[in-house]
Amino acid sequence: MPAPTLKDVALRAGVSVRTVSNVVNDYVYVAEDTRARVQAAIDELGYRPNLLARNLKTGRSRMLALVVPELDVPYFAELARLIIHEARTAGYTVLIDHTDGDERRERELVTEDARGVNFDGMIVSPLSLTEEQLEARRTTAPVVLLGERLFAAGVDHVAIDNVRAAREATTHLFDLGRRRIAAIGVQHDSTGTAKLRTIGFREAFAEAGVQVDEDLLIEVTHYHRENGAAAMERLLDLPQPPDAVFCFSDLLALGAQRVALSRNRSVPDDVAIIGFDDIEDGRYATPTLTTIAPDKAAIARSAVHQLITRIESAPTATHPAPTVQIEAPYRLVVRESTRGVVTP
Amino acid sequence: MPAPTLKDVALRAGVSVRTVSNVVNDYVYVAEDTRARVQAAIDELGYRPNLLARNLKTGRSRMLALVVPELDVPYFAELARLIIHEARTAGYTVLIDHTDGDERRERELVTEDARGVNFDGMIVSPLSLTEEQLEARRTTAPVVLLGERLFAAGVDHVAIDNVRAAREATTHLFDLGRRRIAAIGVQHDSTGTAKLRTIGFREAFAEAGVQVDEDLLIEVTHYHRENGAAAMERLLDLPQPPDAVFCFSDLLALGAQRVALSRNRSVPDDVAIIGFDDIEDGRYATPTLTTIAPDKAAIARSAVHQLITRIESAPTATHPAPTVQIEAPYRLVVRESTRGVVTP
DNA sequence: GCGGACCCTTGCAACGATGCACACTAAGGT
DNA sequence: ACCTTAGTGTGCATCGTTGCAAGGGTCCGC
Repeated sequence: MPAPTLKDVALRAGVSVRTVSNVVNDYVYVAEDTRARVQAAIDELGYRPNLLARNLKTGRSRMLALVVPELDVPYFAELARLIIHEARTAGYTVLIDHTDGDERRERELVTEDARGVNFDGMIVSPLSLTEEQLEARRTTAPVVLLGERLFAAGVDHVAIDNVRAAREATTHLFDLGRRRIAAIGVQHDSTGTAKLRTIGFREAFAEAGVQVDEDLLIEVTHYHRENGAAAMERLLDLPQPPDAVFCFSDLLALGAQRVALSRNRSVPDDVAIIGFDDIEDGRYATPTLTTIAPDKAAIARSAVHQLITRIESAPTATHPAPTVQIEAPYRLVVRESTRGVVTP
Repeated sequence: MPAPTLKDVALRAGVSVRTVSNVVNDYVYVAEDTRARVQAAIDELGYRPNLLARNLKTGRSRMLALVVPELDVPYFAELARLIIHEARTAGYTVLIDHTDGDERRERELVTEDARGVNFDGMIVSPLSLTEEQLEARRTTAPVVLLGERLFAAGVDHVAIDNVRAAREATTHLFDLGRRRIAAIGVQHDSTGTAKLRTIGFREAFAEAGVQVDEDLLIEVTHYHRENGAAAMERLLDLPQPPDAVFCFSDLLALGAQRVALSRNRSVPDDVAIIGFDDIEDGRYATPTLTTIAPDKAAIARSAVHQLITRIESAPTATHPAPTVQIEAPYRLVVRESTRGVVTP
């Protein structure tokens, strides 16, 4: 038995299809008793509007796409949760896709219409998109990018100040008296956060008047635990291992820490570790992980709101509003992996 | 400028709308040159089919809904990733919603049509659904449930054998020579996995001929790190603390382990810990976490395939096919938190 | 008593695509 | 010569909903 339609309800309530539609949409000019009669018919039949039809008519689907490299990376999972929450509050549904860290797939998802699914807008946390690729996209649904880019394409961004945050993280290590400070997470061909964090890292060295030892900059392909672990192996194998490591993600840090501990280095006594992202794992690791904590809720909120603003203003905007760069706050959260265990 | 439609393409190629549609859908009987001409027009205009319209006509959206309690719980994030992957392979898109552990919200999502969004089927990892609630649902899109239930409602399930897995986990602890074995994760009002795992836990005691000390069964509201931490605090405060703990999730285990370590108990020497889920965190924790590893890929694959089978057979099935219970494999993975560090 | 304002309800067309049935041509079979 | 079959293209109706504009009714003021 097919789902009841407006027509079925209309028949039962003895009114026109249009009137039922008016009731469903809370149109003002419907007499009280008509409304009641229609509502009764709706309830009896268990009518629910067919959104496919409604969307077709209105041209909007109230769906947002979220594209992340990997959903099971805690930072993205936490962010996805917050974004879904924000979107729901605003009456939107989120459709998630992940690129598996595959740049080709990322390009496809963004330039094609995500395999043809309809959505009104897109939030993208990019790996390696170039300016041109985004330009190509802008003809269709609006996009909000998470994370700063080095270029200033005509696309809205939401991000923390990565350079400043990275500088602060590194300075924190200098403040602890460390001098041989390594960085795990450098990516030379990156145009995104990796590059920005590397810049901040170097700035801190400049400020401290210390020369960067290029051997201590470890490049990685991914920001996973295993890459952090491998990087730390390399660092500990050096004739002069570092006394502190700034990892560009908490996962890298957790992998690095695991290796340090299993090679009987004390964290933070032998080597202090600071991460980036403030994922929950870090708060329960042993030792707990010092980190840069971006305000994820603020990022989610800004991204969703900015996107919805674009979506809902799009029809009227003959000249599109200027693109915006939204800066989200962050905090340095000091925990045991740099401070050590504080015994009361 | 609105997106081009079939009509625009038809006009440009000098054929009928219908013919363009035939080209788009790879209909066999289209002459080569017509096809080429139409294709050219499609390319020039950048035509993409409007899926809203297509879906309305065909009545299917090729979208699956995935409902999980919390997306940022690693187990669910890992599962979601695999499910998205499987669905994509089969040509479906996944729409994720989470209930925030709220039972009322879970009920709403499942019995209502997930806030009215269209999808062809639903995969649900339930917290506390009852049989009646699911019955109420079955009139609409098909559902596949993740995790066994104690009742055998007319809904397809995919799960591992939780009782057997829990028994095996507990037996592993007995095999290590432990006798005061605690369990973290009991939920008395649960009809789901918590109950099943408790049963398996008790079975292992029966097999070992050991009396269960009810004080060592710790009830929790959620399966999070913080609940595991709180539970371990309670256990360590007992006059006779346990020498092993079976945690019903890896997150509980990680929280518990954190507390044990920070209270200077050695894991596993003073207290062995085993978890459940095999999330990646456990593989990088210190010590690494022994756990029950459900075959998540198999779960995702079975769930998606079963759901799609239902969806695609639904129209022809006057008598629906009998509901199935799919059992996914699992493994006991022994790591440092029970075995200790193996020095080569 | 009539124009106008205000309520309430409705029919028709349209959103963009596909299902269906049919028209037409050309070739092949009897 | 006629019928069938395969190959190719088309028109119309339809999916379920909403935009639009107009139709009627009531009530008011003058």
